Amino acid sequence: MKKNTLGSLIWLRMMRFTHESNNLSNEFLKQFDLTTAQFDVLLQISIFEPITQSELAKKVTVTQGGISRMLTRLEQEQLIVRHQDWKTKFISLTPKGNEKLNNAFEAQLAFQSSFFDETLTKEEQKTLYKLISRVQKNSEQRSK
Amino acid sequence: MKKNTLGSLIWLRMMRFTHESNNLSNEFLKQFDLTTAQFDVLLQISIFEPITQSELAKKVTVTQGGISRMLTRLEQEQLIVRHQDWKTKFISLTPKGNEKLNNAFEAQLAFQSSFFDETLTKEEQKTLYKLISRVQKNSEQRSK
DNA sequence: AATTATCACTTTACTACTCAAATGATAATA
DNA sequence: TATTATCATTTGAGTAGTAAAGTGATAATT
Repeated sequence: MKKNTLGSLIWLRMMRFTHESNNLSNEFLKQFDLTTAQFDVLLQISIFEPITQSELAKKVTVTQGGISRMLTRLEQEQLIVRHQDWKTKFISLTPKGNEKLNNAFEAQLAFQSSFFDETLTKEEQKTLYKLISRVQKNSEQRSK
Repeated sequence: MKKNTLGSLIWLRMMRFTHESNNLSNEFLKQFDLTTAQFDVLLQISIFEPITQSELAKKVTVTQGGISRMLTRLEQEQLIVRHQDWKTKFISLTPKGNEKLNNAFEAQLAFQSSFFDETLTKEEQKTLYKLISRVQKNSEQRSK
């Protein structure tokens, strides 16, 4: 019989949770005709616009190639614009993109929160946030 | 300016962490010629063998179609066997699969643990495990 | 002025997943 | 015995990601 470490048990739970909740979120966002990844991208753009593609790619942990395709799709649906300045493309939301994000925003945040609100007290959520933040910052460093 | 909820901040950190650490893990496991998903599948088989495909699919949160393809690849590399009994296929590790898993097991668990060992005390890890377990069990219920 | 370098972005080839329709082995029914 | 039903698994079509090679606009060098 193999012996687990505490860390490996945490890792497994987190992987399962993010996988499951990501699937549920994709299902939930269908009413807005968005995927979880698209929502994430639109939100980051709304916070940091105008933002370059490579900066955006880093924020949403996707490769350059990946963000290029995603933005092509979002541009086709007229949710964003790319304004080229020298060799850099600056991304902004269109009014249509802004409206779509605003429509989905509250519902999606309530949806995300529900996973924690249903199981943890406010104090426990604060603790969880502190711990996971430390862990995530470390893995972000290691990714470079 | 949009207002975040505590839950949405936790959600984002978790998504980022699992994405980043999954990428790092795939890189790490190249030395064993495995992906993170394959390691997970082999480990579940070793614990529950003989196990049917549909049970295995549930354990690793992948669809029936997905597990079918994964197992086809693992079978081609002779790491697993599928023994058909009536309409069900029971999956087991081959000696080769067992050996590959044993080779990778300790290293991979140490790798997974390192994300937490580098940032959290043992006590903090226990707390994190308790909290995330409650959250994950809830999302597992909701997935059904 | 022509060539070369730089660098953000795009594209190609590949992998791996999803959903849903098809397959195939057996059981139940007519 | 032929037909139909059942149900785990497979397959086809589509989507989304990766790594790495290609593109194109500008800057630097000769």
